[in-house]
Amino acid sequence: MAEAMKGLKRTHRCGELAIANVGETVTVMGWVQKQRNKGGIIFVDLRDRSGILQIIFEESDVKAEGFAKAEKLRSEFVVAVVGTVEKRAGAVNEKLATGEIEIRAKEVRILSEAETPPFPIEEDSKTKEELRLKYRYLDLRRPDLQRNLMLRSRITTCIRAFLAEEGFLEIETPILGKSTPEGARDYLVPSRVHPGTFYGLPQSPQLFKQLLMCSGYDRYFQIAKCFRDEDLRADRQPEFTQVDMELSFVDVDDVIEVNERLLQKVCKEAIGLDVPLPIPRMKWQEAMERFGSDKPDTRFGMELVNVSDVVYGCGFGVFTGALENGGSVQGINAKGQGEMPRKKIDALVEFAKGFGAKGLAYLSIQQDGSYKSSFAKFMTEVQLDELVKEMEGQPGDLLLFAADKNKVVWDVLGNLRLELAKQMDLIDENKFNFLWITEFPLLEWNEEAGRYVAMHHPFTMPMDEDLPLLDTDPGKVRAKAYDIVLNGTELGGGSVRIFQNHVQEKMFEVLGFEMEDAYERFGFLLNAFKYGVPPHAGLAYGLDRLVMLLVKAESIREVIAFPKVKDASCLMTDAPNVVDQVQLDELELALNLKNKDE
RNA sequence: GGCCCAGUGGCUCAGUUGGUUAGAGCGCCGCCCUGUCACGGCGGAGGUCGAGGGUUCGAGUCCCUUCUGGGUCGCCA
Repeated sequence: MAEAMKGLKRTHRCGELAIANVGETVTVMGWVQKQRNKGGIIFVDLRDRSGILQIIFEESDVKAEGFAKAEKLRSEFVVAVVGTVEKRAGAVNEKLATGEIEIRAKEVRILSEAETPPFPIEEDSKTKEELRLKYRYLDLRRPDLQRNLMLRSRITTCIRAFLAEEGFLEIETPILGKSTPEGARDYLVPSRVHPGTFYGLPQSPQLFKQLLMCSGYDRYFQIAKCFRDEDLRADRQPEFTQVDMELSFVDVDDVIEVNERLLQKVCKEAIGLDVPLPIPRMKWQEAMERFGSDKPDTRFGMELVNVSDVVYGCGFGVFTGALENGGSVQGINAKGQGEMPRKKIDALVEFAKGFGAKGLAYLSIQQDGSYKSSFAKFMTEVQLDELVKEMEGQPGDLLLFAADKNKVVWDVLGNLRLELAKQMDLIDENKFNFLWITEFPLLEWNEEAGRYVAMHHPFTMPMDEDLPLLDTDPGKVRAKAYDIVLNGTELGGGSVRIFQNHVQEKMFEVLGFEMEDAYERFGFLLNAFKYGVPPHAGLAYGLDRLVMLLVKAESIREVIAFPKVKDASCLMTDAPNVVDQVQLDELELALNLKNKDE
């Protein structure tokens, strides 16, 4: 039978007690982790979010009634214990933070009984995620998840304190907004008052924060929920949290400067990590050429080498063909992998094909200096020697080459580099390499659409010196855009925004927007610019990813209290779900389901 | 939408070339135990192998379909 808490007040959390409290009478409350009944003496490990504390029950202290209750205790019962803190008479438990002490119970109340949970509430759970998510409220009792969420809270608290100190205002923007179909799919919310119309949930507060700049709030931030109706990944959820900010009267360096100090403070406070400033910067072009990625993991080398010049005119059609089509031939050197069996190399070739490569050429350098290669017969001895020299190949190395359009070569080798680093165990997990990537291309050619699309978003400012290129060679225009990368993961990104309507209109023109259409969608922003707009810039972080990297979690789900699974449903609540016909009628919506039996 | 991996008692797993009553550890239940902390001792309950269909004398084991979860490509301005 559950008892009332009446008359009791918790004095400490379990983990807050220490040897200094010996002699005090305390009241602790929490969940029974474990009961060990030795007959005339009962030990109970009591757990709350601060840790575990041992309670000792003896009939001489808690009386027959209390001892009888202690005998009844099972895992996950919720109890209140009044007792005195004692130095342990028995052995100290080195594994427990509170291992030197215990509470000698004088009074115990069973506040709630519990059924046996469907899986053990323990650290490093081996239970299938499916089950853990179905019973997420139990999963969240586990110390690792509790630590993650407590750290997440500490991080947001730290961010708020820092930004407030720096003069930022926390302002909320609407969740119910206008659908902007460019880019990711929006979640739609039907309007009851305006049947047939829909709100779109925000993919980011982008336009609103720019309007706040127009309105003079000059430094804004928000810890904002954002939504994207796209497929999930280990680091992607349909709803996620951005730390979003925007600043007026600034340029690239100003945004980077304040954010470096923010990151430094968060890392120090969250995990005691010292981030030396300034954080290194790398231009997009350099990142692509050296690492094949706009979010390079710089914890290891194995950089790309462009060997186009070396193989120019050689007899290997795959190489020369790529060069004739305006592409390149590039390689990476997997040091010491020269002995890799053919089967494993074939697996790498398959891996490469997954990223659009038609194949992968390889050359392994034997210990005696001879070559084993998929393309040796097409090239002369001298050409091969030159290629190996260019790649700084030593006996025992494995050289891998991709030949295609630059974009494909970068993608293939960039990903191959990461895969090999994993296989070769090259990554030092204790390193935290922050890196700014700057000078992104403004536009990207989209084959399907047959037009340029914005790489970042259509409000990104071109670099001043590239402005004239908008008319002549839009693909070459660089943007005042920047990403912050940590260990090969994009943590956040932002840009200086266009604040002059003539530039914005030029941008829309290049993107192939009809001006009418642009005003239809973004008129409120363009109109706002007519009434006096400060130069402004901003940045947004993926908070979930930041926390995930700082706690070294494998998945974003480990730092989100109630995450969704791969198909964007919630195993605990069964959302999304069908609704009553009454609700549909009210919205004047009719379903038109295809391939459904119901 | 494509590809890959997994699905056996409450949990984690084992299950040989398809062959008699499907195993283990932990957990759970009962009894015992005054210093345990991966407590210990004795006893016990509990699964038809994700679902459906097929091959076979016989299927957890082979085939097909399907469901669930994970990873990944596409997608994510």
